[in-house]
Amino acid sequence: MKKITVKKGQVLQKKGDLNTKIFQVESGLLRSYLIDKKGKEHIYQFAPEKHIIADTTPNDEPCDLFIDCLEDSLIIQIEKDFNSLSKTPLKLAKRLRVLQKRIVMLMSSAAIERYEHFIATYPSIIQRVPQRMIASYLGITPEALSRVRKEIFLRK
Amino acid sequence: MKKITVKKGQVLQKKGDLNTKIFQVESGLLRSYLIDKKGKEHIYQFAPEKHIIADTTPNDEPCDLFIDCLEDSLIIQIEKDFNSLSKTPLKLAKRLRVLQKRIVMLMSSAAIERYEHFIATYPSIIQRVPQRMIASYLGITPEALSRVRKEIFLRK
DNA sequence: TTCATTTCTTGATGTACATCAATGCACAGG
DNA sequence: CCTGTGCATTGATGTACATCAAGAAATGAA
Repeated sequence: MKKITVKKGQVLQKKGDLNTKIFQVESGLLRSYLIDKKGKEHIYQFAPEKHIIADTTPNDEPCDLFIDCLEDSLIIQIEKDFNSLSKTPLKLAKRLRVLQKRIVMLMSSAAIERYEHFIATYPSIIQRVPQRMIASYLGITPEALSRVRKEIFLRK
Repeated sequence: MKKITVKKGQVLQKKGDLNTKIFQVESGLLRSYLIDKKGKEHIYQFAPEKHIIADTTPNDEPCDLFIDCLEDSLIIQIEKDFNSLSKTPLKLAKRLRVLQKRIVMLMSSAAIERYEHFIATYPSIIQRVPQRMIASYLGITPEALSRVRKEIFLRK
């Protein structure tokens, strides 16, 4: 476990890496994402200050996600043995809740509702990343997000 | 923490319940699911023997999911305080991995790939539940699953 | 067994969102 | 200042999957 500073754009983990770490963000903003077989990028998680971000693949298997840095950041790097993990059960419980909500939204809600839930849940992220990244997180294209935003605007 | 036997069809948890438990399945089969605003059911998780199933909403908030019993089952009911939770960090770690994979699939894969991943991961579930439940878990309609299966069959 | 109920399949049609292509805009570097 | 480069928007079209409706097959109860 050590503190490191990382610059915007820096890559902390690539798909296929072994022995990946857990990152706790002190300041700044990280993201994890995947690239599907068509080459399309899908953002899996944003991690602003106080949040943790990791690929949950076990240490001896190649991981699925890329992790990189959207703003200059200060982060704490934690070993991914599940003893140290279990020292932060509250953080884990929170992570589980977020994932449950995410799956529920992906399964049962239209793009517009996913977007509205996102801005309600992460209002600060909106100002900090381009819309195409929000779209990627929501599982839609930038074009679709643009139309969703237009519709919300017109409704007022 | 106590053992209970439950009959097929019995409901263990309803949306909105407070103080929900964690269930560990000794034998049988449980599921959790949600109902969206159109009244449509979406299966969130199957839990066969050895698996755990729960809504991760904290104890003092109304939960999102229904949990019921697809086969006569023997289950252990565990209090959802996160001290006892942290005693099973390996199970939690596994749960996190499953959820990550689930989100990755929902975001980046077509119905046919999600189905193929499902049968590879849970071959035994296929024989034990009707296809409409598999469809619901995959986030598609029974009609769509039927066509996916037909396409896989024709490819051989 | 028979009958009722649920499940699966198939076809016709609808729709949310993707893709493709063009235009406008902002900002950074020369 | 101009000029590129990435981002957002808009329109036209395509497509994966949903919905609706009907029939066939499986399941279960009496």
